[in-house]
Amino acid sequence: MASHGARGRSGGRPTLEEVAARAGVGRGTVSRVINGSPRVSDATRAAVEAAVAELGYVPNTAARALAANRTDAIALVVPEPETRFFAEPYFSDMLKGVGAAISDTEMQLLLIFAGSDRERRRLAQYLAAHRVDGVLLVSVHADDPLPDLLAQLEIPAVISGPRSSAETLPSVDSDNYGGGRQAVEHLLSGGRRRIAHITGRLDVYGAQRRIEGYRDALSDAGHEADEALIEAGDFTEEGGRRAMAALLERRPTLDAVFAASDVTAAGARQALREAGRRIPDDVALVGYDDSAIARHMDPPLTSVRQPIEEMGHGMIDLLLTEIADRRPSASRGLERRQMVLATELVPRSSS
Amino acid sequence: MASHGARGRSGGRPTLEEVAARAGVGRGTVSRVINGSPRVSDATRAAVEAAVAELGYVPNTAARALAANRTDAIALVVPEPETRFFAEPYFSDMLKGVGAAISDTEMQLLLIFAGSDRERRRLAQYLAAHRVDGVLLVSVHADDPLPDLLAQLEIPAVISGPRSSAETLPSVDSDNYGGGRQAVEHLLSGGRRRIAHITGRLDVYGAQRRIEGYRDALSDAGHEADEALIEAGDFTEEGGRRAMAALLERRPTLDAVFAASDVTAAGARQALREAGRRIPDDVALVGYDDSAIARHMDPPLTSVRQPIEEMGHGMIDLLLTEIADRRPSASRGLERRQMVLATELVPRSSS
DNA sequence: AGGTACTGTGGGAGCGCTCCCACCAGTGAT
DNA sequence: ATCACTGGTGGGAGCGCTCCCACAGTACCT
Repeated sequence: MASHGARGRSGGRPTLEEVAARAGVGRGTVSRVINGSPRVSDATRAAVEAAVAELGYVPNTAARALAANRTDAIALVVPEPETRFFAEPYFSDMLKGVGAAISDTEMQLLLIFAGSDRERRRLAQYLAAHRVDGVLLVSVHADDPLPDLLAQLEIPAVISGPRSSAETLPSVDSDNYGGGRQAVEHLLSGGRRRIAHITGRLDVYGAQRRIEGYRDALSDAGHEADEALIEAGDFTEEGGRRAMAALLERRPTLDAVFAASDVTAAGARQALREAGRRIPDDVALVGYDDSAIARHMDPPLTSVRQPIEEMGHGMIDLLLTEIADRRPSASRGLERRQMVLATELVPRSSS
Repeated sequence: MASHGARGRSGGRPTLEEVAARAGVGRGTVSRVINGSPRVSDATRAAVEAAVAELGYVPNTAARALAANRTDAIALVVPEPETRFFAEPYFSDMLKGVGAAISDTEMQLLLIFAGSDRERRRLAQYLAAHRVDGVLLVSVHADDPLPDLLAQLEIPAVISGPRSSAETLPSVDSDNYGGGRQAVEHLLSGGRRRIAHITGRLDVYGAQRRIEGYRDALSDAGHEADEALIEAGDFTEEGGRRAMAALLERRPTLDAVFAASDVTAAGARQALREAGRRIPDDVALVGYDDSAIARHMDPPLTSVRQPIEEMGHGMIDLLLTEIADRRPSASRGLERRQMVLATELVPRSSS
């Protein structure tokens, strides 16, 4: 039975204790070195680091998690089926930003889909077990119970796209109001005067803000508001087509359209074609998101770009702050828990 | 200082011990119930389950991991940059299969990209810390050091697409040999006689197997081998174009082409067009993968489908077996550690 | 009556860390 | 010399589990 001695050198990973013995110091000191505490003399630190290298010591995460009551992991929760996640570049861009930001830290990122009821139950269980130190929430609907659950479990969370102007969670958003303004100002500067707007889903806060930007840009330029130039859409292609048709019926003389998303613009384009209007000659078209669709549309679509990757980065920053603030010590700073990033207009030939 | 009592009912999660007290049993018994041991009487089990429900007990994963030396997590390692992951449906299909299989278990799935050197170093650290019970490896190149690292750390792993016929790791693969045969047999049954093959990268085992399938199908049908009808490609579009051009030069009378991937077929199609050959009238074309490209090509491309989702499922099955086998107890069964799934020919108008 | 063999159960030991208190110099003020 | 401090250090206690040994109880042989 040779398998007896297996605990010795080979299989068993070295522990803090072994490193301490090797370096001729106490357990506490090794722990301090590992965790970068400044209260260690340079000589001791060097000795410990040498022992760590010789032994190939790697801290046991489970033991650390148990003793310190933290996991060093955060979850990116996507309340959508995986299919949508892969279909929409929004998510992959976001993941890219989040990934880049988190790779500067010791934290680990978990990707969790919560599209189906089953997955949501699993997630609830998962959160109840406190298996992450914090949560990143993307694409949350206004009536989602998830934020409440997180609050109740006292798990730090950051949301992308606040649910309302009274959002309680720390949030990162792009400047939807400014984006709306940019689109309209661009069209105005191109000589357009009868500018219509196809909105996004009205229960989405960002969509509301884009409408406000649209309105203010027009009135600031001295144009009287014409509510008949606004038609509700729902971010879908079909919704865009329908809204455009309605607008053409109601205000046949319109000379420009600002659509609340690129997909919506694609639908609008179709309706404009069917009505025999040329883009951009008869009607200029501006979308929102600067997605792949915008680049591949015929003609290529002018669009408002949101800095999604940077938003992902910002979410991590906010969340890490939030986590640090909740730990014992911490001045409990009530600073800026909202982050709003500027949008950018990307002009193409549709306007 | 009211924050004193915070340890009491509210903030602090209940522990095994508290559940035991509540149910009037010992700690060990509660543990047995939680872990589904059969050696508990029905009455006791019911009492414990009631206590668990009343207290809202959720096991502490860190403590369990520490005591039992397992994490209940497995990693899906993608040795590619995230960009490719999102671009290729192969990965999302795989993830879907893996996700479906794992949701039947208590295991957690981690998605880890290891495209850059930096990410690979992180991964090595991560594995050294034994933060997962097992690893799923997809799309591994022949000279990748990762499998060796895993072996050295004694971490169970399963690979998709063996690196050679002597693959040591448990593996899941589709029947590349059979797929090659299917393609050729389909073309033969369509009356084609001069069938060319554009291969994949020759250092990829699956590509070799497809060539063998191609050869055997031809010789079984009594056709003499013509090595000049085989041209090396590299799975890319440009490679396909180039190979097709070479084939047309060498064997202008060919009447069919079997390409080792849909992308390759797309390149071949281009070269055929340029040479004025009509598809399928002059030359029939068959691809491999049944990807979105195949469906959207003009004309739609006949292709060999690999059951990628099922492969993901199979990988989980193999890995869980592997993990179970390494635990104390376990009969250390040396059974089937390879899994080969059948391919399916999807006929479309290109042949 | 005394074995023998189970089933079900309680609880000690220990997993590898972090936290924190005690303690030991050394330093400068008194 | 005495009394603070302060930077540096060792090690006990304890995080919440699992594992396993010990033992009570019952049942079924000899």
